[in-house]
Amino acid sequence: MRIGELAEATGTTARALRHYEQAGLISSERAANGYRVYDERAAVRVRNIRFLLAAGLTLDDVRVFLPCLDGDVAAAPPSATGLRVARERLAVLNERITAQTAARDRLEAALRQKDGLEAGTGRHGGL
Amino acid sequence: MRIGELAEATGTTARALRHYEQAGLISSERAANGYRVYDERAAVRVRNIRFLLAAGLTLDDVRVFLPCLDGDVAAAPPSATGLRVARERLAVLNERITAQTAARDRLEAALRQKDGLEAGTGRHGGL
DNA sequence: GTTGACCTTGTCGTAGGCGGCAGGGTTGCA
DNA sequence: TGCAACCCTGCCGCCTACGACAAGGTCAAC
Repeated sequence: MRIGELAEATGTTARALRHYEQAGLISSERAANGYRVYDERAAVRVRNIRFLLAAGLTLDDVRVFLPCLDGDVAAAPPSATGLRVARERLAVLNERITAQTAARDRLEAALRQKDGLEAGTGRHGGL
Repeated sequence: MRIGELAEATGTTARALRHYEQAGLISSERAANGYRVYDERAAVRVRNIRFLLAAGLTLDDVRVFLPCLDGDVAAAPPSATGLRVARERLAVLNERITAQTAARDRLEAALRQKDGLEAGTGRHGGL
């Protein structure tokens, strides 16, 4: 299959697939005319990549999962390195969520105060 | 006061203050030698800006709060536009938090599965 | 006078995952 | 034969809030 077909089959774009290839995550044969040619395993690979990206990993992170990106990844357990990277990324995600939730709460509290007391009391509270 | 003093007084950096000025959020007089000179209100302004940024607003967002950045912002209620922008930003923050939490949960679930059953069952589950 | 701490403007870099364009070749079909 | 649809490489843009320079001027103290 060609890049457009693979893109459609995996719910992504040709541009993204070239990007993954440039990042060393997928590879392709070339037809005589220079077009990229993929086999069926490519679709599985790409879907696994998309899953990891959607789970909050970066392309760099995904790279350490390369050995187990073919076939059902659940069948071939990721390396110790893969697990470590995933856990680290999990920690980063939790950190981000915590920070953004704190920001959200601050903003919400400020808005709530505005909603509640229209007549200023002189007390601090932000916004 | 000069930029370095203002930076220290507000817990930020001279670079950031120049950035705020370039973004049209603060202004300054100039001394004969070209140095920026600020009055006391500047510190309040900057602190208010920092508060809004920490609450998840962007510099563009903060701009609509300009009319009420002087003095205790809680005393002068923000404009209707300001409130609208703040609410929109709140929605964006909530959206982001939701998405990242979902990603976090996916990753966590995948890791938990790996931890639980070392012998592959062949069932799907990611990673 | 010279060192060192401060200030100025201007510009590039960052992180991330592509989007979009330019400028070109290839293929299939009417 | 001519068009539309696909493909190629290469490179800039995006978005955010600055950090980190470079190359220079200014001022107070020693």
